[in-house]
Amino acid sequence: MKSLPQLKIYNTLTRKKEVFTPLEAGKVKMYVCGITVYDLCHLGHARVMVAFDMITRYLRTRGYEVNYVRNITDIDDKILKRADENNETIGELTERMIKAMHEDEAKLGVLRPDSEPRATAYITEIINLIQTLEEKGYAYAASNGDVYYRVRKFENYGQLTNRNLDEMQAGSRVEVDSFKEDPLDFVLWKAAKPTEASWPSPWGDGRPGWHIECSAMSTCCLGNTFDIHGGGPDLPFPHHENEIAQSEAATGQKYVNTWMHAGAVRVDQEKMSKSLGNFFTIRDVLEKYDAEVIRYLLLASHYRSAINYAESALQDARKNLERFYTALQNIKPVENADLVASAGEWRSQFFSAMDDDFNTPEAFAVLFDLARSLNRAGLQDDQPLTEALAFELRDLGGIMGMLQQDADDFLKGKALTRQQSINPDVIETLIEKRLLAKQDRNFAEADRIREELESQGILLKDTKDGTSWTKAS
RNA sequence: GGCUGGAUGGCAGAGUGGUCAUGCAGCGGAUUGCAAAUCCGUCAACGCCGGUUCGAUUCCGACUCCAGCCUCCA
Repeated sequence: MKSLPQLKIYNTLTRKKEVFTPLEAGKVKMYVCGITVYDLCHLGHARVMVAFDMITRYLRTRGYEVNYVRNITDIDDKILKRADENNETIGELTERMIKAMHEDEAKLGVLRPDSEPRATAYITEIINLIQTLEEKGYAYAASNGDVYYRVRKFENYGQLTNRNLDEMQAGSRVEVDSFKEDPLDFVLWKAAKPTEASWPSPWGDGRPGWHIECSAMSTCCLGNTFDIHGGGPDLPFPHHENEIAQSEAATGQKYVNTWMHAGAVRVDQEKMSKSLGNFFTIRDVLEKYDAEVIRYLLLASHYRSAINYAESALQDARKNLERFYTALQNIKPVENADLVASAGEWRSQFFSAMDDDFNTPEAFAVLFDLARSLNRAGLQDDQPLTEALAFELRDLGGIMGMLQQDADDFLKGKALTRQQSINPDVIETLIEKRLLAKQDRNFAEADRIREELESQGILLKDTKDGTSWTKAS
């Protein structure tokens, strides 16, 4: 890519879109908060995974060398509890869930991050970080064995989410823990009960608090200061606020330049979340819809806006994708940039949409426009242009991790036919029978066969090249 | 109560100080033995009240409503 306009990214810290300038020209260091692996991933997790996958892909397309780090929290209270309930070790539980997460991601077309550090592999670094904080007076060991962060000592506390410490305290619903110096202090190291998994430390056996692991892993993997830190909508407070406090207190340097947060997935206007119990796992949805339909649904709205999950939204997403794949069906894509360039300006429009804080809905609008031109070229029997536009459509779609399937497979609903009893061979046989009927001008019989298949969800299309079929939506 | 976002046509969803978002759905036409797909055309919107402006859906202020965070949550 040669000199493009500037890439702008919305920064939660400044609440503005800003021109993105990495610390080191051409390189992007990005850390995203991953998940706590005690259960299957739901669509809220999928949103974050897909959003930052799209962002990484686009940054790379734009020529940046991206180092994408996303952690795995494999030790925490909920993991202990769940492992105990399941009567398995925490290692067994977390391995199982990590494997499931990787399978789900792969289906959604999410590329693996460059590294996925696990909290339990960074205990030494975490302890070192806490020691540094203790030496600088930002951490203290309490009489119960826990180590806490002294929030009031960090002057800029609250910068990310605009919090005022005194007002927070006034409205605080947090129970006052008598071991803390101040109710706002949060735990860095948690003393273990005798039977709990634990690691030795200068403060006794225990485990890391939630926030400290991200400070340790991000700075270990990317340096004291890095370009982008991302996560879900529920993380700015307290998690990211606490990360800033820990990291900047320890290093004395700015922690992160650009903070990015994905929007929520809602169900009936309420946030999808584990605590509300209104979540759908990625697996639930994959039972009924192709993974790319989910990916499209997630990318058809801007990554920062809330989206409402509903059956009808998935159906709409599938219809929209069908339009793309219908345009691509039975066409061999052939690269021909000159021919494409002489016909339209889709590529530059696509890039300017994406340059504007990754505006995928607008990018899709460009692709729909491209699809229309492709269909038009087909009507005019302009084969070279048709093939070139098909290539362009797939190529631009690929930047978002979309439109890479075989069109015929998608339209025949390969992911749906699992539940269908009808066999493709049977369909082909009926199509042949119908062809013979048509040749005899026995249209009544031809229509009967069409209707028979239609009642089983199969749609026939007669074209000049013969009859093909798709799965009705 | 504090702090963030948001309110766009039947639905979803971008965007803009003054002619087009886009997709689905609808309507009319082309095409088709029929149908589907496709193409052409078409309908239709900017929560409410003020202000700035020649002109505001877009900027500013008030209001109403919705959501998120303030407690583990992506």
